[in-house]
Amino acid sequence: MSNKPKVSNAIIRRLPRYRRYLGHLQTRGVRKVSSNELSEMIGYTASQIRQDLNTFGEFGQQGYGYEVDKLYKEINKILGLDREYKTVVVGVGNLGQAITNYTYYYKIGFNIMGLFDINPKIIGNWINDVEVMDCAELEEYVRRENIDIGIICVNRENAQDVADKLVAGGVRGIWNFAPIDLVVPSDVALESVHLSDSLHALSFMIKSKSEQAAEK
Amino acid sequence: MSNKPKVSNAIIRRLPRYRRYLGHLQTRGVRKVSSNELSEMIGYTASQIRQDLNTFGEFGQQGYGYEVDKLYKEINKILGLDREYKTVVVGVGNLGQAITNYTYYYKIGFNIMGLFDINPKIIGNWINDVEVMDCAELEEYVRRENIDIGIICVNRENAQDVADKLVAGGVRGIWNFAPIDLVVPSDVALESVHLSDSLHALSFMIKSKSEQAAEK
DNA sequence: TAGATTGTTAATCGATTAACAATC
DNA sequence: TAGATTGTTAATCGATTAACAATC
Repeated sequence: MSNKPKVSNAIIRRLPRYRRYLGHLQTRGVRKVSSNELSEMIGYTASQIRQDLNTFGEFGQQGYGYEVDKLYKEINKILGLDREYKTVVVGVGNLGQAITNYTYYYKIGFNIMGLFDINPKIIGNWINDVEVMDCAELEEYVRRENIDIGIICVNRENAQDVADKLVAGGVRGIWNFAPIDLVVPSDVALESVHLSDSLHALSFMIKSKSEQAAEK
Repeated sequence: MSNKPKVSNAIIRRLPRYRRYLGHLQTRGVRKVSSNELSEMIGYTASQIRQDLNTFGEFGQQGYGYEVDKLYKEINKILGLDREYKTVVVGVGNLGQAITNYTYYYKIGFNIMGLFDINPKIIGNWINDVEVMDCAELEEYVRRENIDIGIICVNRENAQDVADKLVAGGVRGIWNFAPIDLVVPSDVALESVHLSDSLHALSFMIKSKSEQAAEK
């Protein structure tokens, strides 16, 4: 147990995809799947899939393949989806509300316990059975309720301050939607969704493709 | 011009970040910056920054560094942000509305021309001066109005169908928020934001960090 | 001119792919 | 048993980092 395998970021990004496709197989009632079949569906090489899975254990059976149900469960465990997380959403503007609804309806296992905002007009409102509270109470609430994850949907200017409060309150992970690179202690997990960056990457790809077309 | 440099995905993902930090420098009125200073801010090595930039041209000056204004403009040009894009949003639920508002207020250069939904209760509504139209009219509208980008905020089941219509209508890029890997022709750019995958990656990182802590 | 910093080549590192022995 | 497919080692490929000559 002392020797941690140090999982590369590339693998971490592929794991949820494996889970997604295994979920589809399960829904379709498929019992077994080989790395080759997975490869055709997902688009990674069979070699890579086997390599990735073996980072975490031996889940297959030689000459047979992988049991879909078993592998799905294993990947859930690897991803830490075999438990529940208490979350709060900070910043209940458009994006915050969308993320709240999204998480509320689709993300079983991630329970939104509290919503927070600084706008007095919003404080006191209820969204999906959860009350919007004052940001001033954030740190205290996170500590008292043992919140695991803070979801940041405030603007750039306030994001680091919110992150600091969440960390002080004891969260173990932050899901950040503000367009800024937050600084958090090394024992707190940070995942940022930079929508601007994503849109700009799309813009780059459009430009590249039209240049390619022009060359022909 | 016939020899395209084939920009790696890793570089594409770093470009918007360069842009972001150069924007900050510009706002602060900073005139020049060296690869070393950029390195300290952004976190990439100075070597990598110079390597990246030189994929696209020679933007610096030996012994001096980079002109902030000039570099910012160059990166905008590289990213294709020196023009305007006509976009439509398909699926005006929570997420669709959030993306619409987000793009409307913050993303100058990406103009939302039309909104589309299949829900009769929503069709006919107006959001930020844009009318919600029937999905049945999507393809025809995209063709007639010369739409560049389609933003997909519908559910998984309908996403590929919407993508097909957008492609048939002639879009050059798709920004996809549905949790599915869409199939589009190779001359259409595709950028997907998989929120679930992102949240699951966060979950993995939280688990990893707590295991690391337990080992000590 | 001397110092600084780029542009670029070469070295290193890590991730992906290929190959194959183990084995169900 | 024979065929299939994993687990795993070795080879390849690509991306990052280091080093330094060019030059402002």
